Amino acid sequence: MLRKSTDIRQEEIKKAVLDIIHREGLKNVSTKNLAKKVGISEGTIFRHFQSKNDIMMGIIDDVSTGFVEKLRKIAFSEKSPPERLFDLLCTTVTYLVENKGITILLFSEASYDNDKKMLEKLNYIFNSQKEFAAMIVSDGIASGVWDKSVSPDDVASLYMGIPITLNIEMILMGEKFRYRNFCNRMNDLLIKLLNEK
Amino acid sequence: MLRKSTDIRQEEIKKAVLDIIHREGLKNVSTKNLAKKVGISEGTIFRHFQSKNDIMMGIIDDVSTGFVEKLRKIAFSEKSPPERLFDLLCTTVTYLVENKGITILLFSEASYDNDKKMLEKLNYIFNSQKEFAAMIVSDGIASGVWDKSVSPDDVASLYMGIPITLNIEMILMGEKFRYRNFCNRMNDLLIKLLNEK
DNA sequence: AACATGTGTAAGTATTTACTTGCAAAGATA
DNA sequence: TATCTTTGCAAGTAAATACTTACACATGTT
Repeated sequence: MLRKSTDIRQEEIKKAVLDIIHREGLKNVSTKNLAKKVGISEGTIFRHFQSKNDIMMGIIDDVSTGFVEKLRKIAFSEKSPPERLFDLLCTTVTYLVENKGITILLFSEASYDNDKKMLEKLNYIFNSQKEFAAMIVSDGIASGVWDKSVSPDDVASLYMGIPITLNIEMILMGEKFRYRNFCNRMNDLLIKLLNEK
Repeated sequence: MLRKSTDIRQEEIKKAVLDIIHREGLKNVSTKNLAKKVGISEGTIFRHFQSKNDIMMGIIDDVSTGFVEKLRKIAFSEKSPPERLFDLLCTTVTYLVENKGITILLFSEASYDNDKKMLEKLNYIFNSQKEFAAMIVSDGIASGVWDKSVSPDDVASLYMGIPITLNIEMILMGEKFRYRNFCNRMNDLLIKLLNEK
């Protein structure tokens, strides 16, 4: 009987959730399957989490504190707007590719239930990214490097499509999807769009 | 005891699925809830469909034969590439706004289960749109109206982000999302990107 | 009228789900 | 050593799920 602290078990359980989502689909994230993957009994899960929903919330909170804060630092860094936009995009793409389960979770959880708390958290994650992009574009226009006739909000909408499309392609195509230079290629398009004619 | 033909009941049931998804979330699409919404008994559902999965498949097939074929006509029409691109985008946006349940279904179903048949159908719907966009861009470049230095495939990837972002925003923001001129604004960005410097 | 067929329901089924309970024992603290 | 807290498990629970069965009756055809 191997005993581990709640902190460690919580991490193991959250990791198992993402693993199951990525390999077997969200449908198979049951407490029974989860326990099997971690190598503990089903009851033990409820020793470390109050409910299954709490596990999901925990994962989403991890995204907020980890991923979103990382992007925030990039958005507010001292680099030039083009550099910041590139960093923002590539960091996002890398994160999504390396955390495939999370992307599906964020996606589906929003539409699976109509849970208000969950939607708020997801909204925060989504809108933070969008605001970061809009801010960088605004800065670029203000500093004179980019065309002032484009709307930062519209570009931010278009920008958000990039990571989301990546998500969908990863879900649909699985391993076949080619990530190589994906962020570079998309960044080139954005830059062309932002430059003056 | 009101009796209706299988054809009609199937439509009613499929419509109820989308309605439930939009209002209560995918989680609440149970055969029990479905029967209640349609106003029939649970058993009657299985008189008209072999399984719940068949209902979902039916809806997705409807999207393929209806929506995708409509887009195909636009993509292969005699209009100019800029007109075709605009039509493609706006038709898609309109469809998504008017069929909110479908967008969530397409999204989540892909990640909910790992059903191969389902993934193939979703892949078809996704890739058709992407190919239509890539083709129109190619035509535009070939005919000299657009910059030949951009990659049609990359633009198609970026293009696909537009309807998908719209999806997400509709899920997250609900009624608050402003669709007004959304396709025009996005189209303007694409055109700016495609024009020569 | 007789019959076949199509549409309906009520009341089941087995299975799965998230979660609980009672108790054992490991590890820390005294 | 004795005690307390934490972590574990086996065996439950009630509720929900997709789906079935047996039978009723409406409708169209002969």
